[in-house]
Amino acid sequence: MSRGIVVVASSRAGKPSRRAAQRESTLLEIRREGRRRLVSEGEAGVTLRPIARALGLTAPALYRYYASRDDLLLDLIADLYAELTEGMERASAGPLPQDLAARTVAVTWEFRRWARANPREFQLVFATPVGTGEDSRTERLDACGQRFGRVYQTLFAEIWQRAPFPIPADDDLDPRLRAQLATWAADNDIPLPLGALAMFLGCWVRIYGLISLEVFGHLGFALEDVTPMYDAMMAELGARLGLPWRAEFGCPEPG
Amino acid sequence: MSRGIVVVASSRAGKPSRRAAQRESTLLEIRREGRRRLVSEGEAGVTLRPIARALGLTAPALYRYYASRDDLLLDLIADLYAELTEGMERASAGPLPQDLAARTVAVTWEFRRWARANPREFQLVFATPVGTGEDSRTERLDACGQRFGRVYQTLFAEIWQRAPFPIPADDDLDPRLRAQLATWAADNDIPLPLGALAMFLGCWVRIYGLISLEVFGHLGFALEDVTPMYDAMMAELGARLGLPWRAEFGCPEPG
DNA sequence: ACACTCTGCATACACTGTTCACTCATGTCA
DNA sequence: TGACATGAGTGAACAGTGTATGCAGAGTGT
Repeated sequence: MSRGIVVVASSRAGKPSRRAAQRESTLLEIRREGRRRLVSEGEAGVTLRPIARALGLTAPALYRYYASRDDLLLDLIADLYAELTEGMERASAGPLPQDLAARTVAVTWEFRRWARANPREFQLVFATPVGTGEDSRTERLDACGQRFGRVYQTLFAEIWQRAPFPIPADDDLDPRLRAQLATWAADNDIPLPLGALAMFLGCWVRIYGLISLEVFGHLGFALEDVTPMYDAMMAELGARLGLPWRAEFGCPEPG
Repeated sequence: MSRGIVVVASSRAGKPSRRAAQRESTLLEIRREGRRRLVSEGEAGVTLRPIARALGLTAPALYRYYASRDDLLLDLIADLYAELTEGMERASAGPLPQDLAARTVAVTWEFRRWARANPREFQLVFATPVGTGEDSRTERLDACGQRFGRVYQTLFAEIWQRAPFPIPADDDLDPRLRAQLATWAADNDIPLPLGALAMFLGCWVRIYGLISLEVFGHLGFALEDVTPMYDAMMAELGARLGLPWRAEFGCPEPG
C-alpha cells in the first residue's frame, strides 16, 4: 500500500505551477507540525486531526499528501535520522581533515548530543526491534542507516590507512566471525583487514551501548552524570586506535 | 491517580473468601491474556475490549481490576521484567557456585536469550527513554531494575573477591568519574575498589550494547549471525576479569 | 470555454480509553 | 433470617483515533 501518493507534475517547463508550489508548501507545513508533535509528545502524539487543524484543514485532507499515518510518521522519523547524519557529517568536516582524533571526537559528540536532545527519536531509530511495522519502514530506515554508518566507516578507514593500529591477527579470530567479516568486507569493498573490522564493530558497540544506556536512564543507578565516563571511554578508544589524544577532547560542560 | 484499586479484604480468618478467590482468578486471567497480546502484538496490541471479550467480560469491567490501561500495561511489563531477572538468577545458580566463569556465561546467555525471544519487551524495559509515561511507571520499573542489576553486581563482586583482576588505579581515573564511583560505592556499601566499579560499568556497556544492537537489527549491515561476535566478546571480558575460560562456553547453536 | 485533475470537506465506520448510572449477586452484621 | 453494604459487571455515552467514500470547487492545459 503506502505508495498511493503521486507527486504532482509540474507544468511542462521547469517552473513549478502555482498548484505544485502550494502543494509543496502545505506538505512542508504538515511535516513541520508533525515533527513538532513527534519531538514534543512522542510517536503517539502524531495524530492526524490536530495536525490538520493546526493548518486549517481536516483530517481526510492529509490523505492527499500521505497514504496513511504510518507513512507520515515514517517520513518524520527519516527526516530526523537524516538530520542526525548530516549533523555528524558536518561535525566530521569541521576540524582539519588530517586531524582524525578531533574529527572522531566531534562526530561522536554530535551523535551523543543528538541522542540526548531527541531521546524518543533515538529510540525510534536506534532501539526499535526489526520486523516491527511494515517492510517499507524497515526498508526506508535501512537506507538512512547506511548513510549513517558510512560516516563512521569512512572515518575509521581513514584512521587505519593513515596509521595502522594494533589489531588481532586473522588467526586469532573465531573462524565463524572471520568468515562473516570477510563477506562483509568483500561485499562492500572495504579495504581493511578483518581484525580492524572486528575492532570497528567493538568500538561501535561501546559507543552505542554507552549512549543508549545514558539516554534510556540505565546508568542512573551508578552515575549521575555520564559525561566523565563517556570521556574516559572515548579516550580509551582513541588510545586503541592510535589517535593522539588531547586534553581539550574532554567535555567541560556538565550533564 | 493510578492507585484506585484496593485489594479486597479476605474474610477475617486466613482463608480467602469465595469472592476474593474469584477476583484473584480473573486478575490472573486478565494478565495472562494481556501478556499474550503484549508479546505477540506489542504494546499497542494491549487493548481493553479484546482482552475483556476473551474472558467473557466487557471493557469497563476491567476497571475493577486496573485503574487504567497504563496500569495494566505496567503490570505486564513488570511481570516480564521480573521473569527475566528470575531466569538470570536461576542461571546463576545452575553451575557450581565456585565456577564463576560458567555462572557469568550462563547469566549473560540467559539475558541474551530473553532479549531475543522478547524483543518488544526488551525495548520497553531496556530501551525506553526515562521520563516517558508517568512517574509511577519509572518508579515501579526502577524497583525491577534494581533487582536485575543485583544479579550482575553480586556476581561481579564474587569474581573480584575470589581473585582480583587488573584494574585501573584510582589516580588513573578521571576525578569526576572517581567521585561518582565513590558516591555509588558508599551509598550501596559496595566493597569494591573504584577501578573495579569502572570495569563493571564497562562490561555492562558492552554486554548491553551488543545485545541491543543485535535485537534491534543494527548489526545486520555487517554480521548475519551475532553469536560469534558475542562469544568473542564474552571471552574477552572473561579474560579481563581473570576468569578461566573454557571452550564449551562458546554457543554451538547458530542464529 | 471546455475537460480534467487535484484539493479539501462532510460524512460515516470501526475502533480506542474512560466515565457514569444502574443491576444483581455476594458478604457482613444485627 | 432480614437488612444493609460492598463489589462485580453491564450498557450507554463521550471524546478521541485512523481511514474510506462521495461530492464540491478551484487550478490547469487544450
